[in-house]
Amino acid sequence: RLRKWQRRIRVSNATERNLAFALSELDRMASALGLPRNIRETSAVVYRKAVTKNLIRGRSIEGVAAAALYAACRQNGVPRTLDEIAEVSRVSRKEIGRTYRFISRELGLKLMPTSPIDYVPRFCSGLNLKGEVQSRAVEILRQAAEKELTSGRGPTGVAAAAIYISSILCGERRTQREVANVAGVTEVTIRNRYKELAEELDIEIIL
Amino acid sequence: MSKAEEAKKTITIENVVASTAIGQEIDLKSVTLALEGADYDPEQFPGLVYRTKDPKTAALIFRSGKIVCTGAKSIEDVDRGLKKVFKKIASVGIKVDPNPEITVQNIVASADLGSVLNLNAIAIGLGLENIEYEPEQFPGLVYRLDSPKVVVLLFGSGKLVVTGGKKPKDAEEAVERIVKELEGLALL
DNA sequence: AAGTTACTTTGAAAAGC
DNA sequence: GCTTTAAAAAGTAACTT
Repeated sequence: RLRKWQRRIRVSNATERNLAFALSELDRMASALGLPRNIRETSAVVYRKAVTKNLIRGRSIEGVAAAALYAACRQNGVPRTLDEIAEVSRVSRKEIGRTYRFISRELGLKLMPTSPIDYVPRFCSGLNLKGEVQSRAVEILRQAAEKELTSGRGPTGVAAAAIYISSILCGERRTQREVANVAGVTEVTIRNRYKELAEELDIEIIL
Repeated sequence: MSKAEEAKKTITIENVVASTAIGQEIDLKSVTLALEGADYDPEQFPGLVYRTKDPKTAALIFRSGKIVCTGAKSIEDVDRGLKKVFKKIASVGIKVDPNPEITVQNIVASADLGSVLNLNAIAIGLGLENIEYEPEQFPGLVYRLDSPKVVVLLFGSGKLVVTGGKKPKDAEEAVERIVKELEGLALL
């Protein structure tokens, strides 16, 4: 009987220790990414739910924590790419993506794929572009969505292309290289996407 | 002609995976030395890889005598390819079951729905809890069907991949169901 | 800038770690 | 879970020319 109690206490301790570790891990990653408190809280909620549903079994605490943070960013409309999460995590991008898909399904998060529009504010500020450039980029992306120019394309690449075009239209031109670096895509991708957008949306670009 | 039938006509079997057994243990070391073009690295993988050129297939031969055949474009090619593998093994002095049972384990097929798709709308239409669509990670939308029990990958181009089926008819039924569901949602 | 190669996803079997 | 095989879809990436 005494052993039973000791075992329970031991399990409880282990559970709490793991939770404490996970929460500190979430905080560490969130700090490294400069994420606000509400996202840390959201990620903690997602992580606790995962624990409650025993989704940690067979998975690393860090993997689930990284996936929870990735999910939290998306839930709050301020997505980080898997690459960005992976940079501050000890887990690979591949495992974070896999774990995210798993907990997303198990917890019924039902998140729509990330919209390119959600990346505009962050990418624009990274390029020191003003609000006018942002709203113009958003408008381009709205039209792009209507004309089916986003199906299957990476959200960051489409957002980068829209910002590239917008920066030129607003007379605050940024090079493809600058936009590519901020968005984390290659110049080739920006080129492919912006040509497609310009063509289909009848936007004249004078370089 | 209905869109479902049009789409069915575009179905192409791209790969067939099948398993069988010769009913005899095999010394992979000696078979490797006797067969030209045989790849065997037990440290990396327990199976010996043997490729046939016509039909183009790859056979994984195991110590237990079990064999996996992949790469065939049809069930007939699986049989033809395995016949050649059996002859090769027999030519090395190993007894081969004259009537090995061959089981198709998976069929991968591609098809074309004929028009572009709005994957975002399809994701909502089919229900976010029933699909997986993460364009950041992969351009295709993943849709799992219960009957036939297959997985369908839908692309923005209207092309699709059906995998997980055990017979050609599984792919046909899957395409028919997809077309009808999308038509029902007015997304095709 | 064009070309090539390669990696992402899905499914299944084999024997063994 | 991983390892190996094959093949398609379309996007993205990393090299070479």
